[in-house]
Amino acid sequence: MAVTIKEVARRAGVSVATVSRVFNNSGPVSEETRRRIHAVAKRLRYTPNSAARSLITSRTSAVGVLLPDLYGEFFSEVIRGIDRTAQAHGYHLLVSGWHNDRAAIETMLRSMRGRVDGLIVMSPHLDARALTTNLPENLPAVLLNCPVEGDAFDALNIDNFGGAYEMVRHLVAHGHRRVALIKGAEANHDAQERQRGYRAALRDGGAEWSESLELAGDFKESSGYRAALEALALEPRPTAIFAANDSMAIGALSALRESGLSVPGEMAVAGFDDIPIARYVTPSLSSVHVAIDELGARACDRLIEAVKEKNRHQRRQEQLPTRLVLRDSCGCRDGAADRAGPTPEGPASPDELHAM
Amino acid sequence: MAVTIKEVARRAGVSVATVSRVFNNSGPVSEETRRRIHAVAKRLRYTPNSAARSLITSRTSAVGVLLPDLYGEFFSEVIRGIDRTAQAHGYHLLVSGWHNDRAAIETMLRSMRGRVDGLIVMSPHLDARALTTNLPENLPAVLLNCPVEGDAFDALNIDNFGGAYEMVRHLVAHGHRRVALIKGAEANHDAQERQRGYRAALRDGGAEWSESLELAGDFKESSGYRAALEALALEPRPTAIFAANDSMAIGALSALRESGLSVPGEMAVAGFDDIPIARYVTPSLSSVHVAIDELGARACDRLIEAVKEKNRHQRRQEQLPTRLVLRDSCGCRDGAADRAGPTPEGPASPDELHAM
DNA sequence: TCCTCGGGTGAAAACGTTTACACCTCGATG
DNA sequence: CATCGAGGTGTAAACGTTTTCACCCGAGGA
Repeated sequence: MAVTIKEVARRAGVSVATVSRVFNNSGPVSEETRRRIHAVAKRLRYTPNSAARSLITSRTSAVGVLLPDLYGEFFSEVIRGIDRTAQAHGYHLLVSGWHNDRAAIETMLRSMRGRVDGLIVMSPHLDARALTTNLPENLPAVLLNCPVEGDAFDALNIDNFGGAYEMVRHLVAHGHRRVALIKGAEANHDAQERQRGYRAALRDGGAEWSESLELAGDFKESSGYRAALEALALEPRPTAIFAANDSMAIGALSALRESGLSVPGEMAVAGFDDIPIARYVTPSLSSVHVAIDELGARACDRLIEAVKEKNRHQRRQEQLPTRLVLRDSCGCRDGAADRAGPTPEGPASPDELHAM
Repeated sequence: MAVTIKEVARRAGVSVATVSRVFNNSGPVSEETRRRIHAVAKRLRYTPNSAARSLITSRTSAVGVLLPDLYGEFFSEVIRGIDRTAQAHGYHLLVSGWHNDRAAIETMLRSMRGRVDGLIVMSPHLDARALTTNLPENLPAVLLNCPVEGDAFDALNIDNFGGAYEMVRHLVAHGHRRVALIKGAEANHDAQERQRGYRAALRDGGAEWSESLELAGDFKESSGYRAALEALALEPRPTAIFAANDSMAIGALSALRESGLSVPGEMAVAGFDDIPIARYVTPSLSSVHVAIDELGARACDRLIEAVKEKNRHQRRQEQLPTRLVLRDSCGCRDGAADRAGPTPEGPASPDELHAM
């Protein structure tokens, strides 16, 4: 058995109430007793039992994070951002991914009841309705990259539309009249918004559009590879490819290289997300930069605010802006700046070292 | 206030003990009452309060995961593996990264006391001593990629030595007499083991070794870029570069390309980890494959066993084998198989879709 | 002198469970 | 018929906190 507050109280010659007051510094305690209690607690290696604590206070100092999957750099960045601010506020992180269907999400949601003070949820499967019916009554929640209806929830989204629009406008402005799109996963909200931005940019730029220019994809490298081959078979052949994310763009680059096409000479390529590797592929990949960890950090900030303010908290939806990062693959720049090298731009790397 | 067990008991016309028995199916309950209780519980949306539960049972159904950082694909893969098996056993995941120094780790360790049933720890800073003095008495723990002394702890390690040895032996066998090493981060255990493997392979293969062939690196792309430039300046110039991880190898490829060197023609390159992107860079990267998610999964299995068996559990240390993956960058194969394409090999991708 | 006030403290209730123990009722066994 | 065992159930203690309330004591104001 671990040492309890009673034990500390006994040894310090005070009541448990006083010890409790010291540890939460609530209520007045004389400087003398405070010191004595601290000394005893340290000697005994006392740590308050968090279960007992959260039983009585009904707070857990933990936030739950529900993700559709834990695959790839995107998610590790999100979690990183969340963890950073959670830790700064003294909160723990209860992470869960890998729920393939709605039922699994609902189970998970319920099993988190009582374990967390709030929830950050990112899921393409999840609409607001599934949340309202499964959330323990008014548990604060922040939606990440979810299609959101009305203002029933706090929500944070990447400006998918704006980013895609900007990139495609850029391509069109540099003379590309036929720009193919490699679409993201079917039911995915981000994918849909990026497609919307693509179409709007073509229209506003006066470029050609046709159904056949929009190629199927699922956000993975292999689908980008396949789609690029399809693009090459189109008649007339497009002069640029905009992929809905970088992984697919990299798959596409790989296919183009094998087909002997020069990039950007015969085919311009651009992606979305600006993953770290983007600047190290050949040719370096133009992309739409998204501060993913920032997304996580803000979501967490928002959640903690909601937890602390509870009733006063005003729900709102917000969009995270994106930024165009032009490198070699779109052929629109001289290639002087932003070369891979000793001082890469992008989110600063942590000092901590790791093996990959 | 949420609905409690008392409420359920009252409405079902039984005592709380019976309800408890139903929910834990411990003890005998007639089929009739069982059904009635389930019905009432469902109608009331009752979920047991986990704080109260773990207060009395002193179990939490959660495992803690302490990582040096949450950066990059390596960690997302580890967590993925852990999460998969944790979920299969009904455990939650309390994740924490971003502790830069030993003091932070210790704080974090202590603050997890009472919140988790066991700990998975991966940290270059952490030696066994720091654990023993800060862990709540005999909380089960599994060490991941940590230097481990004696058999005081369960530990899981990648076969860094073996993987590096195999790759470098391969290079040497194909005629490379001068093979440069881009080292990993200074104090990192994986880095040291890979270096050891490199040296042993050179020695056993009868190839040349000198201090100057070992170039500084820190596992990040940018350091690989820098180190490759240094390698080019060596006299005589090496004909192959072995990087301690793929990120640095990719940085090196980028530097070589800019310097106008052909890979693998004038310089062979190989990495370690086999991250997904490795097969999509130009030229595709030969690497040492590590089933990272498997590493996480096994660690979690091991931990849960330790939690459940408690006293009977036998501590042991284990090494996860690696596998050579030869692609274009080392120039040792004809290039027919393992081309980037519609059916990439490597760990199967999940069905779940994501935006990056 | 009496009252008030506030800093410092303790006793005890409450939080929502699990579980040891006791009880009852049957049917079977002696 | 007495005894036993077992299935089914309830009572109440325990888990380790926080927090309300009350108490004590000394200083200051009337």
